[in-house]
Amino acid sequence: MHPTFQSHDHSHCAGDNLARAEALMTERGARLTPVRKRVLEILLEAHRALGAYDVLQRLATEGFGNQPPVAYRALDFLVEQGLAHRIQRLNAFTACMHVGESHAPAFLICRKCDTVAEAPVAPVRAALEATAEGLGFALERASIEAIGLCPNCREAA
Amino acid sequence: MHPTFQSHDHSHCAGDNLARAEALMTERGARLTPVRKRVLEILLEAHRALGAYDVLQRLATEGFGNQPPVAYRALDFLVEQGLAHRIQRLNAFTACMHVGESHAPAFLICRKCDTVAEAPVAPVRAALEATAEGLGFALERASIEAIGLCPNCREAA
DNA sequence: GGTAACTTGTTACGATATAACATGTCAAGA
DNA sequence: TCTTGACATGTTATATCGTAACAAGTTACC
Ligand SMILES: [Zn+2]
Ligand SMILES: [Zn+2]
Ligand SMILES: [Zn+2]
Ligand SMILES: [Zn+2]
Repeated sequence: MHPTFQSHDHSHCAGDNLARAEALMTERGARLTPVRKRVLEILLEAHRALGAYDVLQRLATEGFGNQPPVAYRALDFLVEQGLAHRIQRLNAFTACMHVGESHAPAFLICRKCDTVAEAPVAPVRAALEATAEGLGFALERASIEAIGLCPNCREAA
Repeated sequence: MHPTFQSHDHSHCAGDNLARAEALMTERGARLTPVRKRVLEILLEAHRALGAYDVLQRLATEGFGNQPPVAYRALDFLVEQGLAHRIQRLNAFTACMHVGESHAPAFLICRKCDTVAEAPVAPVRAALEATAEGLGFALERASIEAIGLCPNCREAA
């Protein structure tokens, strides 16, 4: 089973990812400022996708700005740096669970409990790349988002 | 090369798809009313993804309602019936080019000319299905959307 | 310390989407 | 034929998501 779907020490996995994110930012000379860091923490604590306005609301109660650009800028930064991903289907954002590793993920979204898992799908990507190339299409980026039931909700049903 | 990317008699390919759509609706006892049919035609004439408000604007100049629900309801109907697809990345809609055939498409979106091609990607789906099953996730639907350069724009660059 | 690049805050607005209710259409079945 | 219920459309109002533009503060570097 995918780790996201198992019960686990979440504060530990979040802290782990946060540490890796900070190291990576230092290495790149990019600045993980307080807002950005806090947004990343918020995402890491959630284990599901959060809308920009959800994030904003939490920021506002903590003394940061309370206008949309505050959230969107931090989120955009995290996405650019590969520390977070955007889930198109949900107009929402989720923390990357594989920081640093070169990865081309797919997202498995549970329609019951809203959990989002980041699954490594290198073979799927390869197949897509092959198809595109066969059609003369120069593939640059692709988003793969699946809807269904996570193992827990599946069992409950 | 994928047919979408070739120059072709577009009015013919549109008329063809429209005829198949009407036949399918009759067969199902679903009603392809004037608004719905017109929206489908608009999408078929475009060969690219159109936003709901783009569609709405054209409807309004033709004597249909000019409020958002008019467009959204027709578009939702077409998507439910498999006559159109929603492109998540673009918040836009495109006519299905393979009406009736059971198909699980991926969309190849040219970031230069905005053309959208519907590519059959059964192997890609199969790989994704296998991955999901391996993780205990019950996959129901998935959207696969690729960004890149179509053959024409690729050559021009 | 001066300066340029970057970051944050704020105002204002644009774009996308839906809830709720009124009205109109159509096809059975009484 | 007339009623009636299901479906479709029109309309108002509002919710949700996202960005342009500018002002003010901070940081890195010479
Ligand atoms: Zn990731
Ligand atoms: Zn679930
Ligand atoms: Zn299709
Ligand atoms: Zn192109």
